[in-house]
Amino acid sequence: MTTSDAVAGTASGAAPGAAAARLRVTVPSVADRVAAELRLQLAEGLLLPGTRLTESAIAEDLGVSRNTVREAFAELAGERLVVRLPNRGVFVASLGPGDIHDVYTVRRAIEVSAIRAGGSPERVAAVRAAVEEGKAAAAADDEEGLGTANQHFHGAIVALAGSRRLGTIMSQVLAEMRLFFHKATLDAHFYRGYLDDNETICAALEAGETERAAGLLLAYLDRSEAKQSAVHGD
Amino acid sequence: MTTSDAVAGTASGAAPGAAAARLRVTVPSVADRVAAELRLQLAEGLLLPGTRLTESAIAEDLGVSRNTVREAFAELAGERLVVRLPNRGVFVASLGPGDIHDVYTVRRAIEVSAIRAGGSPERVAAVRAAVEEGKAAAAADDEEGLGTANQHFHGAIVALAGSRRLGTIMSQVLAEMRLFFHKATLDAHFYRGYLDDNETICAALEAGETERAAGLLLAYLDRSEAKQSAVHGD
DNA sequence: TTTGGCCGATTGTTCAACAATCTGACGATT
DNA sequence: AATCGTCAGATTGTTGAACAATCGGCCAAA
Repeated sequence: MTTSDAVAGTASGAAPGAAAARLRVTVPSVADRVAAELRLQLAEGLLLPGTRLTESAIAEDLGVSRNTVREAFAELAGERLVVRLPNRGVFVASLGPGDIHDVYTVRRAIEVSAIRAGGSPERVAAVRAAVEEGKAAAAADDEEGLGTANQHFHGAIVALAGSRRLGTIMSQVLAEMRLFFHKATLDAHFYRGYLDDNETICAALEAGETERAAGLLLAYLDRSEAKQSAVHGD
Repeated sequence: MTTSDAVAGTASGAAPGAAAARLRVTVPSVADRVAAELRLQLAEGLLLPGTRLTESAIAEDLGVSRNTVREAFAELAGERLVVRLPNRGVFVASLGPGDIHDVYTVRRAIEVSAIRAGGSPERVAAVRAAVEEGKAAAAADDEEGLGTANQHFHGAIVALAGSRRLGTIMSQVLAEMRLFFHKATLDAHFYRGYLDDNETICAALEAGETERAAGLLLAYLDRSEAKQSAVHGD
């Protein structure tokens, strides 16, 4: 039997690919949960860039098999959160100066394109909600909340396009950025300056001036990149 | 030992993530080769959407372990080429009408943004080369070559931005589209109409009129999406 | 026709083992 | 003292087998 003649009867029936995405009553796999746990530790800064992740250590630590950990690694490697060095192990991804520009190039492409789409009123409302969330966090001097609010804002921007794929790409990019933002977050007022930008962009969006909003967002991203590049040695 | 205290000495040294991307003298893993083989069969249309891929069958077929096949599946699932249904198996991804629009939304975001970057003369030359490749294929009545030339064209467009991440995203999207293009490719003149578009866009690009090129490309993508939606039942 | 339960097949996960490879240290040579 | 091999230890890459969990279909019963 060759690989190619394992044709299933489902080929002509209901497409399994699309169906699975809608109804999800399934329990996430163990490998998925391991990946989720690592993602969490990555986001919280418990695992710093460059840190080596030993299969056996994590396997024992989480009480799962080494093979399962390995599968979780494959998942995370696909999201660029982790880098596999053959025969050497997996390491928490570390972004160089070039990567910063690269990440912002992706963000410019996705976010600007999404904001041009305009979006339905309820999606614009989600953007507004993220802006208010940021203001509230600022009032409470919650730096952590300020950071997540900012990410919610940009997530809402991308959601304007209503594209599932664009959304997951953005999620991955944001996860990548969280990886080395812990250095920058030490500066207590890092996100403060972005509050006004977000407000202005949101206002333009609500006024229906999508093209102006796009321009503002683009300028914002350029400034943000410059700031990040300055913080990181380069 | 907790997961988080496995701090390696490499954290302060040369970043392993960036270093590995540059020097690649390593031999691809067996799992990677399995994934590559499957990717190939997917691209050639040997494995049609909806087809079920049985672990044991492929393992025996390629002479590798089931666990290795499983790892390859994880890789392909990350690229959306394959869908995992828990406890049911993995299936070749099948795109519904909604997915077509979604894919084109991603393409619009990425390609238009990339073409706006303008790009260095040599990168523009690569676009020109793809256009000529298409013309040559058309002259030889090579439908297959016409299709790949078209993909080279759009790959070259994205390459204008010079972003590694944007490039891989585009590669994945193109791979996804190849998955269900075999239906469309049956129409012998499917790509023919795109030749002129590519030429026009390339000319605008060479003339330095990036904004006009962007507009042309956008219109092209809209038309292409409409065509694809029409071909597929909707 | 519908419901319910059983059976075979496939996946999910673990475990143990071995080969291949890397790292670091030790010692020999120049 | 510095460079170079060699070697042992550790970790990854891969395999094969095993078992539980789950799914799909078949058949019987209501």
